[in-house]
Amino acid sequence: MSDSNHIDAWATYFKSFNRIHQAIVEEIKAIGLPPMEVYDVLWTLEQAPEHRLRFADLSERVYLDRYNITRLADRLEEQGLLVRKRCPSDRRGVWALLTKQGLELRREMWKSYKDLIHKHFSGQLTSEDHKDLVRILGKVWKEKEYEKDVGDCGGS
Amino acid sequence: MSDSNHIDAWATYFKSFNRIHQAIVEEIKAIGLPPMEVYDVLWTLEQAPEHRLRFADLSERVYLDRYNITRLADRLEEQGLLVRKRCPSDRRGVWALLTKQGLELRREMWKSYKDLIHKHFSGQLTSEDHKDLVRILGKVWKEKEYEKDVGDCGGS
DNA sequence: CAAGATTGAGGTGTCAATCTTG
DNA sequence: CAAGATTGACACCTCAATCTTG
Repeated sequence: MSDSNHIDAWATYFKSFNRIHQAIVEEIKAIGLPPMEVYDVLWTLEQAPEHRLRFADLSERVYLDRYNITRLADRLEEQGLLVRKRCPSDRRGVWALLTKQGLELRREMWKSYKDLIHKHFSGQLTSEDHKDLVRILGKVWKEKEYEKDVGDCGGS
Repeated sequence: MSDSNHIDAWATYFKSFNRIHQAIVEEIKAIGLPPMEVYDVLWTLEQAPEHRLRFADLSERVYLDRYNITRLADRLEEQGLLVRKRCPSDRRGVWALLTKQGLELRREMWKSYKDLIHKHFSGQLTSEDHKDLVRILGKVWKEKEYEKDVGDCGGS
């Protein structure tokens, strides 16, 4: 196959993602929910053992712009969605600890998010399509495995 | 199939895109090339008839954040990559007109971009994968058709 | 008044420099 | 000195006015 097919695949991947992402973000804003970055952080913390991660680990796992998680955490802490706590055994590290409020907001957000995902993406595909997508995209990217137990203070 | 497959497909799509995008952006920065937003604008103009578009049309076609194309255009104009020109027959509109310098930069950028796309994406897929991707993603998103000839001053 | 583009104010992202702890 | 996080300065994005032209 010629080289142009490679480029077509990328172009389709790139353009489709951006358009779908734009559409979802727009609706999220219209509903009045916090943006995806917030969801990303809350969900990442919720999945972590004891709902907490050190900032270094958190920024590694987040799927959006990860530079300077400090600023984003400031805002989330102001809103009561997480709290900071110095790590007792290594006082250089700081935990971001999900609050009950943060957990509830994440669940609330999901109710809308899942509908939007279905509306703009999954709903237009068959089960075969879903499987094929996961198989193909799995070739270019594999989710990193994180240890579920990060011990007292984690460690990246 | 259970609902979780729909979500898996989205999660894979979302995460893979962000990771690949991050990786490419990182390398682009390391090389010292302008970011993708710039490429996007230059390429969009290059494809347009006479290498020019009104700002309203340009912002519609661009595949990244499109709010306030004015600011981005300011920077590109400072760098000599495009020039502004009032549209003679409708003086409300303004053309963004690609310069020779802008065209050359776009071509120069492509030399690196295509290698990065191959390295982080296309190169790890078969021709079948490419075809399947285009077919599947085509279901959730179709490229808008723009008239090639936008007349004297275009019109969105 | 509506459409097209710009401006100003404020929010957010980014990088380098800094502070603290190991 | 190295690792983890924060801060300050600056670039950039976003939204609501604003200005101009039809």
